[in-house]
Amino acid sequence: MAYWLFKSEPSTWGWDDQVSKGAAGEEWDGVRNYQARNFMRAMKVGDKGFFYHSQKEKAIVGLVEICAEAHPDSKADDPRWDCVDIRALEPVQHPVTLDQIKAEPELADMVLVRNSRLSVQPVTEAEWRHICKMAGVSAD
DNA sequence: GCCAACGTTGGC
DNA sequence: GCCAACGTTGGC
Repeated sequence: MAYWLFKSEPSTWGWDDQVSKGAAGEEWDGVRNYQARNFMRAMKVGDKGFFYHSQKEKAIVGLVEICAEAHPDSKADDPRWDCVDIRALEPVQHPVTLDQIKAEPELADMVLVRNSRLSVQPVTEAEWRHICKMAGVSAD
């Protein structure tokens, strides 16, 4: 299984919006960046991800799961843009802030730290487990 | 609100 | 195919 991180501005699409879509999930639409799109194309149903709030909050707030593999973004007028569907699994016990992540030597190489602008990112299993521990949620 | 980093676009 | 100009993102 692979692990990922999805970043969103809560004012546009936040954790509560994601939760409101329930088990059916929702398209992660609006990505117009090749790197991010290519990561989504590599995702499999059942892969898990962190849901990160950018801007003011800057924290991982929940766990999500891929529930549909890459397909054309229904909101794009250009066929080159694909997206996956994700659904909320559970909120984290303790949000893990960007500051906390930066303070962990084991997490210094995270894409979130190295390239903060990329909105869809891969997460290694070691990073996943480390952050789950900090967040007070099961990594499995 | 500013600015650095980065990606994309379009003229040559 | 290069590169300058521009737009966007997100941390500060």
